Amino acid sequence: MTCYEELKARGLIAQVTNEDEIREMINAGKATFYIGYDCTADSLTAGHFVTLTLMKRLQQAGNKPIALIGGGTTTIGDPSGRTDMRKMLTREDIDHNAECFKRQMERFIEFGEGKAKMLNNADWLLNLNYVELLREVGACFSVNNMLRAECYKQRMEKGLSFLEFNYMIMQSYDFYHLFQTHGCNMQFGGNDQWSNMLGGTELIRRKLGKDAHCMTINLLTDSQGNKMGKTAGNAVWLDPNKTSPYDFYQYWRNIEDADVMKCVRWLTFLPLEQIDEMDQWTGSQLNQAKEILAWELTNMVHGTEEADKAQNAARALFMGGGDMSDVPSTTLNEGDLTGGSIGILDLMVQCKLAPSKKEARRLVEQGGVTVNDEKVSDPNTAYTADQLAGDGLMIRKGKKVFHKAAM
RNA sequence: GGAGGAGUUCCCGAGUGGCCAAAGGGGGCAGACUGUAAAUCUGUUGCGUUAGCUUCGGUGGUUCGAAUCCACCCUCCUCCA
Repeated sequence: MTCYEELKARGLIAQVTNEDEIREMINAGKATFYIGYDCTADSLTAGHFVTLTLMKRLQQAGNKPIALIGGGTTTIGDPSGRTDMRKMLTREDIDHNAECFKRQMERFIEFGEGKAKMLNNADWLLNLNYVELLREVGACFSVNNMLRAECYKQRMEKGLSFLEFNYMIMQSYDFYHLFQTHGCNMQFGGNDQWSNMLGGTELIRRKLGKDAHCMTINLLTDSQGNKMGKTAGNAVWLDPNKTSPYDFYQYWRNIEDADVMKCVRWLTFLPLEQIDEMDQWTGSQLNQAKEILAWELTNMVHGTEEADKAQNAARALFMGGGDMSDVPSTTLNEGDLTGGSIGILDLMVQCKLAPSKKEARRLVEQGGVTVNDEKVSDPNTAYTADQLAGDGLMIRKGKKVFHKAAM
């Protein structure tokens, strides 16, 4: 199966500028493509995952990826999919974030001579001269057309600053710049980027009279239509310090039935035949599919060792027995104890199982806390240093949040 | 530049002097049921063991008492230029 057919079979492709040409180009490994990443945080998230896998798939087919870090565009902020203006980040924040992205991507895609490149648009955008830019590319954009773009339409109600309005121009300029300097003939991105991306092809056509292409991929949404990769409004990060490999694994392990196979198809590199077979699974059998999904993704992001650990911990906790050594844990020290012991409420806050003592109290009172398999109902329960020694205590919050506390 | 309007807790949104830590909904968390799923039902949802403390864009003020009244400031929206 060719690369393009595979992308299609996995259901990844949303829109393309010219299907025939794109198919031919990427199947022949002749595309030099870029995907842009806004660096608004210091880690990539599960939401970026689809584009990372896409880059990998295309690279495997011989195409040359350019991962573009939006050091320059991030100073502006993309209004797409936003109803409010993004917080303005400082130059230092952005540089730091770009650095973090780079490290994470390097685990994923092969960079180097003749392989993938990583560029930062700060390198050309920040030195632009306003008047020159206006003369050079400003004439190529029709404000009338821009305002018709979906991403701006939504903002007409709430207000759109001139700063954000220019985002499309910057992104288009990126494509134009990369086309000329790196022979980049294609851009990929999330479907919400479609209008921004078309701006680039339009600019290249007008300025250079040449064709460039873009293709968007579907956004990863769950069966309710919500963007995936978030828990309680918090992103699922790829940085192990922000989202532990165990939590990352659990995120995918706990996915809804309706979404498992879609995720397997989109995100893993399992052969399509195997996926088609898994598609037949129903009911509780889907739990197996969830395990596979969780392991595969954790493996890709954090490596086999961490994936195995997470899986072992999960199995030990939820299926009984097994090795508890990989369960998430917190190590306390003398200073955490008061008078030789620590109360359950403080303990839970220490282990980050509750954001405040009040919340911890509530959990205990509602019967949501279990320590060493015994339900804790008294918020005054305290544990001594002896009890914390050795294997320590196994605290369970709710049904599926486990945490070990030891000294 | 002018005239109006708005800013409330995670989000939406009610609240126009004390009964307000603030209705209602969403979301979250927990309990029951299950398959570490969904749906459903129940409880809970600022911090603190209690006393109490901090919160309604910001800063001051009026008052025994302010989310609510006054002054100034900031931000956003709508209409006019």
